[in-house]
Amino acid sequence: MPPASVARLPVYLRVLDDLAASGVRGASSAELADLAGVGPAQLRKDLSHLGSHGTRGVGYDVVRLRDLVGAALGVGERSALAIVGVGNLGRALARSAGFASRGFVVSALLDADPAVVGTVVGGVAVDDVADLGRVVAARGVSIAVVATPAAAAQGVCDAVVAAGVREILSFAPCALQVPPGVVLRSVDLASELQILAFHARARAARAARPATGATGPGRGGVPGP
Amino acid sequence: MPPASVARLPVYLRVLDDLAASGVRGASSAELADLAGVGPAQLRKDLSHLGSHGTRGVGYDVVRLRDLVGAALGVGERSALAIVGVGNLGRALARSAGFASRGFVVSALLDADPAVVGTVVGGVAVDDVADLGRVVAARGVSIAVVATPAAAAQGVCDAVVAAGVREILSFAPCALQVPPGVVLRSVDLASELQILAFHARARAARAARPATGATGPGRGGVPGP
DNA sequence: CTATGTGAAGCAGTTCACAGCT
DNA sequence: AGCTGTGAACTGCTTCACATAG
Repeated sequence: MPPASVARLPVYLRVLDDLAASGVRGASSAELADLAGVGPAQLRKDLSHLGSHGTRGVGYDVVRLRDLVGAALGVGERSALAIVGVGNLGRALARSAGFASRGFVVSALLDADPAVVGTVVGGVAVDDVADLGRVVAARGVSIAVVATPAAAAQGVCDAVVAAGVREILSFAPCALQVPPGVVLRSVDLASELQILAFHARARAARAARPATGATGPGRGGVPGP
Repeated sequence: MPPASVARLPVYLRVLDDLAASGVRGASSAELADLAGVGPAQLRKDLSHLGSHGTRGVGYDVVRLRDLVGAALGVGERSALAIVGVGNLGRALARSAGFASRGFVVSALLDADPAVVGTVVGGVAVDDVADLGRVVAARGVSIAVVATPAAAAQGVCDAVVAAGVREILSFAPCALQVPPGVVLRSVDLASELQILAFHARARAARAARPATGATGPGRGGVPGP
């Protein structure tokens, strides 16, 4: 399955969950695509990677499709998370309600600061990052969230990989190296803002020099990543 | 400039900043690309969109290039941010140190909860979201960060657009509609975890049925978005 | 000789358009 | 008739390979 399609499955799942909760039984690709913010053809192709589960001439069974997409994403298998780095962001993630509702359980919090180790955040005690291997093994952690400063991120990353974790989500503002077979996703909040700032600057430049080719302002918003 | 190239500029900027801080004067595309986690040809092509600023046979002047990329991203023009939604995530963002160091100033915090309005977070007082238009105009906000629950996000989004904001970063777990000309970027933390869960599931399935074609595990980590 | 800048080739993802099923 | 599932066309990003400049 193409990575781009995988990245859209969570969006479809949310749309399907909402519809199912509203009691809607069936929906066409056009309706679903509209709610998901993509094109109907793209939604159909994405779903086709999971097999043929629509009914021609009718559409999709919302509940059936939700269960299918949910199964592909491992919903219902309650993944154990370890959050490494209990700073502002780590704390917010630990307390975030959105995770539990999607099948993720914050099972471990780790930090290097002795002042933080031993405190309880969101009902979970903070352990010393030195015990990372033991904690990860004991609690069956399958996904690690790296929320440390950049300087510590690569070391933490190596440690969680050594502990057997194969999926990592990093918020550290730096490029991380992982061995083959480990899946790493990075989210950098400052970079997101800088990308927006680039567009703000481009718009300002455009406004200062109003006419170059077309007269009107460039059309179309920029869609998500 | 292609959106994919724009999205990498912040990475290059960080690498260049680090090198400049370390006193490094010059660097080749290969060295920079290595630090940035991309290929050398890609880095050269990305930079070429900003003009020819390297020296053939030598490489790039680190400080000069940093200033160039920084200028493209509007560093030094201190963008004013408004964070709408002062929950766990909004609070963490408001207190985050990484923004100020990159030229972003949290100039406004807004929330709908009367218990939160009037409190001070990270040195900034929380205003009522009903005053959004006034606050945005008075403080020259250029970028809005939406950190509200999904149900409130579209309304907030419409309000900030009506207030004249043209760049929005959303953390709400839903698709948002913006008019043409407004740049929207969305980051959904739960989706990121579900994408990782998908890979964890795929790996588990692979392990259960060890041989299909090649024997070894699939190579290569999955790079960032 | 070294390393950039860039057309050309290659590849992945998206969109189109229609065959096929209900 | 209506809508899915999918090969085919298309678009845009990445990688290659080399002419070019120092």
